[in-house]
Amino acid sequence: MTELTAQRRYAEDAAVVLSGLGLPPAYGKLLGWLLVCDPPWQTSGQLAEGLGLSKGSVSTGMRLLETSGLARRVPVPGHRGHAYEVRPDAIIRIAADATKFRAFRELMERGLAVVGGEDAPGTERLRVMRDFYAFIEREVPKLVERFEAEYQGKGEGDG
Amino acid sequence: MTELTAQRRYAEDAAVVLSGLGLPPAYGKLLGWLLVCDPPWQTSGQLAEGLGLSKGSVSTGMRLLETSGLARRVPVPGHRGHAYEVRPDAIIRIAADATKFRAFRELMERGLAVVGGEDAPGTERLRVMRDFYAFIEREVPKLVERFEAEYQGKGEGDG
DNA sequence: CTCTTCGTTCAGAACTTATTGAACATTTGG
DNA sequence: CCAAATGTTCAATAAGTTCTGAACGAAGAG
Repeated sequence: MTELTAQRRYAEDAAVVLSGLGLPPAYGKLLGWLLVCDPPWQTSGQLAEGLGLSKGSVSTGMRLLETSGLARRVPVPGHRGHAYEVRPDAIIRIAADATKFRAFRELMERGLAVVGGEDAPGTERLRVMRDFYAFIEREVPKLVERFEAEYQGKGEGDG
Repeated sequence: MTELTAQRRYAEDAAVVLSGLGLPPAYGKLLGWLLVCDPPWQTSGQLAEGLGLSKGSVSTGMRLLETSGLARRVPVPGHRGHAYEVRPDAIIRIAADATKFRAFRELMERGLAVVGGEDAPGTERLRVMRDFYAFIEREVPKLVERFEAEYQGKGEGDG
């Protein structure tokens, strides 16, 4: 029971970190495992067995990872179904998505409307936040582009 | 029962958005209310009554908002205890804290160790993520500084 | 066309987390 | 000091979420 492989332990640790963001543990376990497994692609059966999860949990969790752009399906030659792997550009896709910030900026804009508009007294807290989120929303895509550009310059390897 | 003030409705909406980040609803309600209430400072009693929360929930929730740097206590002249208000620079404090990214970068570094180091085959997924988080960790504080600089130039008002 | 394998769905069980409310502590005015 | 008001803590409860497992569906091999 305490005999877990290093990969399995890593998956559990990843689950803890991801849970901190409000994501389901199974999601974090799957992602962690897929980050360190060998080979880098795994079938549902391998994931279920390796992580001690039910087929159902793997199915649900992997769909979540797929729709959020972190994993993708890859065909497996001598195998009935498919396998999953982490997308090499996963993090870029996630980071460049400014939707999260838009939700906040809109919340602040609605707040300003509630308190009686831009020029109502005592609205600094809302204006600062609104302006900050607008700034972030604008700048984050640029930041990601800069990373990509700099990273090309260095060495992009396999995958 | 469906007769909620605009402020109260806003608090509920804020709770929905913040819940999406994995935070407790009460936390989001308190923050939303404090963003639009008049006056901008509120006692525990006012918060409890205004939001329909117990004293306990207000106490726990406000401590969380305090420790995360979003709210602070302010003295109230003709009143026994204290009141709370949103810090005008709240969002800056939160954003400039690069701790969240460090947790991820460290997770990726541990992953590289698990798979056998930097140069092991099939580790691009981990290296890209590690480098990306390191980049973000480095650049986000700069970004926040730029915002502050530009914002000074414009007009900072009350608060 | 049938059989087998693999994947998905979903109702219910198991678990986790948030909230309450009452007891306890703290502060301040008298 | 005492009394009154306010704030905090925490065990129990309520609410919500995740996970499982069995039934169902799909797709390829023979």
